[in-house]
Order: sequence, then C-alpha cells, then structure tokens
Amino acid sequence: MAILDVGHAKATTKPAALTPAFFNRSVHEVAPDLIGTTLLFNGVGGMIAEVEAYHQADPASHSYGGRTPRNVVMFGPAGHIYVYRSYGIHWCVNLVCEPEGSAAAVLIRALIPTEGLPKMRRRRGLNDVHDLCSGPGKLCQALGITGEHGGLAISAAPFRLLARSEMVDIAAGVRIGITKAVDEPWRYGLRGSRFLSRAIKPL
DNA sequence: CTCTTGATCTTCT
DNA sequence: GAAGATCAAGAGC
Repeated sequence: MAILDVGHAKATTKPAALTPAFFNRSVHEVAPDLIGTTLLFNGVGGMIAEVEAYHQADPASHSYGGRTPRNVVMFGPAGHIYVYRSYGIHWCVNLVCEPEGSAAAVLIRALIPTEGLPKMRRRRGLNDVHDLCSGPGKLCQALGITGEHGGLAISAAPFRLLARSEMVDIAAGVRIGITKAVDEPWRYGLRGSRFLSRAIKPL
C-alpha cells in the first residue's frame, strides 16, 4: 500500500524567491535566516547548510580598515555578491547585507547539493555528495562561480535564492580559518548535518 | 578520527 | 614582504 509522497508534493510547490529587503538588515539577523534557503547558479546548487557573518567593525572582516579595490562590493547595496580569491587558488562567495555604506556580508560555507549533481561531480572530480559543497571554495567550484561574477545581484539570473520550505535546527559556533576575533560565535549551520565543512562545536 | 604540510598568488602595507 | 574567511593528501593513532 502506498504512503504519502511528500517529496513529490514539495517539488510541485512553487518556491518563493527572497527579496532584496531580506538582506537590508543586520548581517547577524540575515546569516542564521539563510540556513535552509536554496541557492542556485545556472540551475546548479542546493540548500544552504553553513554560513559565517562578517561586519565592518569585525577585525576578521575584509572590510575592516576601510574600502579597498577588492572589497568595494561589500560597501554597496544589499543583495549583491562579493567574490574573493582565497589563498591564490579558490573562489569564495558572500551575500552583501545592510544598507549601502555599511560593509557587511555573509560567507556561504556549505550546501546540501540538490540540483545539477552530475555537473557538480564533473567540476569537482568527485562522486561523494558530502564532498561536493562542504566548504566555501568547494561550493564555488561545484557551482561554477568565479571572480567574474562579483557584484552581480542575487535576485536576478543566473542566480536564484529560494525561501525555506521546512523547519530547520540551527547551531552557532566560532568561525573557521581566521586569526582575529576567534571567539565570536558568528558561524551558523544545520545542527548535526553531515554536509558542513566541519562539525560545529558547542560554545 | 586528528594533525601537519605544501600548493599558489592576490592583496595591502 | 608577509599574511591569508582553503583544500587535499599523507602520517599517525
């Protein structure tokens, strides 16, 4: 006897796109609210599982110390993407928050892959779904995001950012890979998820 | 599982 | 000239 096909019902529900106003708030409100939303780039991507928040008065932020050629997008309007090169090798993507003139952004650190799995596997050269997007550099490689996309609006093609369709359990912890403000609990992720870049230790 | 190390190059001082 | 919002591979337990 068949049981309710919840997966099919979800797939046929029209998803709601996040509006620019969603990002025009404190980065510390936006960051946890992004967990469970779905990020797609040219139809490839998945559910956001892990993020970190950075703002201008934060010594670990690229915007700490003022405007430079690299970080200008962070000082611009909310809802655009800031892409930077990490360790000369990888690309990492952020979503800019707060009104223009304030320089804050959310680093996207991990996704649960849901769309375009074959493309992600080809770009990453891997099969394990848990390794496709479990880090900021990995997910940019999997989605095909590079520096040439910096400054684009998240609300327009080739991007899509869709609201949550289910409840999420969010854990907070310290950020990864920084040497300043190391005790600030500004990393957020799906509690207990296997798709995180690293487990979130209790504070 | 955790820890260590090399790769690689842009950015800002 | 030094540091850096990372990753993958290898060693050790």
